[in-house]
Amino acid sequence: MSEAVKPVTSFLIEDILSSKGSTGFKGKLKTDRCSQRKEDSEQIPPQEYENQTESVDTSCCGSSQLTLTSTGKQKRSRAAFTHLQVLELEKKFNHQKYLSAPERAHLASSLRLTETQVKIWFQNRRYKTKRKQQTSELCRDAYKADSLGLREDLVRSSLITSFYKAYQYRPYLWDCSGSWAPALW
DNA sequence: CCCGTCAATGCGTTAA
DNA sequence: TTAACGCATTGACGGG
Repeated sequence: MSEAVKPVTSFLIEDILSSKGSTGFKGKLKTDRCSQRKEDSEQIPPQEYENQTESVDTSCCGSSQLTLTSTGKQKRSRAAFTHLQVLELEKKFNHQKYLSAPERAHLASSLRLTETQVKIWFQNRRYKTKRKQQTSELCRDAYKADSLGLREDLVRSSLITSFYKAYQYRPYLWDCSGSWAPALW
């Protein structure tokens, strides 16, 4: 069912929230080394995850480890962060969309995650935010077109065409928090 | 079983 | 050259 709420660090939380630094820096943050591009995942220290017990969920940090199935095929595992981890990440994200290396390291250690995991989480989060924003803008445009009296079927077809091109693999973009989206289809 | 979600991966780009 | 970025995609997992 729900992820086992693993005892994630509750310490250092205050530090995390009060951390200052490069607030919302929009450009690339050139910082000291920490992870290498391709080797990002491989370099992640196995550490304690190695001896995880079966009662512990995959959220026990450690990025995708490759486990061997019975057939000998490699299987990628996906970590599921705990509620607390996500909560703290979200809190931080609300304050700043980009983290400097020291901030990332700090956050990672306080949440018992790897720096790579924090980095990727922020990357995915930014991307997600952007997609949602684009979606809502499209929703507005649709409303506009509708209020201009454009024929619904024409609006629908043009919207679907352009939208589908852009988001053909991402149906989850359709949470326009309005009722029109499903109706459009 | 299908589908949505999301961490992780891959690739191209950018900046220092 | 390196590290981080954006974006697209993959693959595991859970819910309906």
